[in-house]
Amino acid sequence: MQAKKAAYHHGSLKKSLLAAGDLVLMEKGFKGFTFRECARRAGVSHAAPKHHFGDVTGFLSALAAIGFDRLTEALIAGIRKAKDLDEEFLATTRAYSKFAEDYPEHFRIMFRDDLLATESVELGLAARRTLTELTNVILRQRGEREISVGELNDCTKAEDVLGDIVLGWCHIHGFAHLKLEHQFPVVSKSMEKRVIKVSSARLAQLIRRDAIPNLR
Amino acid sequence: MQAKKAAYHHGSLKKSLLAAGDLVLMEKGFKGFTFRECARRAGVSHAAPKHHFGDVTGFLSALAAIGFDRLTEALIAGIRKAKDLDEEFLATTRAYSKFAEDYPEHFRIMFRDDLLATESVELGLAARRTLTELTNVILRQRGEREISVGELNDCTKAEDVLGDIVLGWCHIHGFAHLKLEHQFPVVSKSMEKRVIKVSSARLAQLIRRDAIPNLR
DNA sequence: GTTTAATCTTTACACTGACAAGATTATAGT
DNA sequence: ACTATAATCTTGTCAGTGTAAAGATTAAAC
Repeated sequence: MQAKKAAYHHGSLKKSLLAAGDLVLMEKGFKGFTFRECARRAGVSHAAPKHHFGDVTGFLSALAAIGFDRLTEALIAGIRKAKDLDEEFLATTRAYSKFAEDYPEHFRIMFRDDLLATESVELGLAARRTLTELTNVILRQRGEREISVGELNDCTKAEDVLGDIVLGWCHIHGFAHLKLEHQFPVVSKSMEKRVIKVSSARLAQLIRRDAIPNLR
Repeated sequence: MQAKKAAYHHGSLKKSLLAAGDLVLMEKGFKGFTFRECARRAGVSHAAPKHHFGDVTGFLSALAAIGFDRLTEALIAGIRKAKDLDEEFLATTRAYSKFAEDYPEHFRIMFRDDLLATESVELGLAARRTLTELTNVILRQRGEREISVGELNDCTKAEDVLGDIVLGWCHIHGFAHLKLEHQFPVVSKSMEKRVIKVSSARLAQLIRRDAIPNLR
């Protein structure tokens, strides 16, 4: 009889709830995502989650943090596969966008300031880890020194460096978001691939300053 | 006695409901936005909206269409104020971003494929009007012929043109979205303004091909 | 002038998040 | 070892939600 007895104290409820929430988010989406449904899947009463996450905002924040962790991993994996700087930028864009496709509901809540507990330190840290990875992609393109998570908030970089970071990130994020929400006019798959390749390559050129002599 | 009697038939309920929904969205946000609350504001029973919008998805779609219309107007107004091509691209970015700030809740639902009725023709048209405006910004930057709303789906443009359109739109949208959801590390207002100016100007340079001789 | 269709209300139901109060068990202090 | 305390989970309750069905009222069509 190794089956768990229905103990009054679950033992690792927080973890179980997160796993349940993760599943619900993927299976039923944001619309079907409810506090009670997650509690049911974890096999506890509907009020149990409150003790661990407070309200639904806190719960979503924890799940969003998981999303950022996964995104960070996906970025690192994508970057690792790239052979040179040229490939790396495109690989980053693709990894970011693929994450949005693989985890659309996570992606949606990750970038919803109004639904999250912005004071959550674990969420903040997870988001900063992702941003650090992206920042370093740009810095490598420019041949500059990479930064660690701790240095992110310092912002001691020059304006044009920050400009490039914003430029690169906006492009990567904007593409992923618009694609996820089906905002692009419908074109063929191959066409789409070529187009994103072109736009990504050109942007990388710009960031690497391969061919921009007269930047004022 | 010109006060409207409580007529059984409202007369222009659809319009009233849209106005109410518009207000609720701005005042209470997405979280406080409910079918019933909008019905209350319009002074009708809670089931009245169903006849005009079906379910909440249809209602949100109509409001999203209003959002796109406003965005289109904001873009046109911003473009009109710009004196040259250099200013125009930055002005477009700013107008787009300002719209997201002014109507954050509209912006959020506008880009939520899962919450909207994608088959809504009025929503599709409104979105295409916005996209046409953005596309023409890029085409002007490149000195190419502008297009009308009807030509959007044709996609007879060359790959590099499409690449530039994607490039520009992703940047503009990504910036607005990330800024709205407070994803950028906190920096000073003036710093932020300079950074976006730099990044925007450089991107415009790229799109105008001012300084990209070796584009393969 | 009658029939028909559209519009709006009433009623009902299953579901939700939050709260409060109670049950159970782990933990800490002595 | 024993008790007090805190943490964890349950039960019950409440107002509020979206959707559906059936009825009331009025506009429109014929």
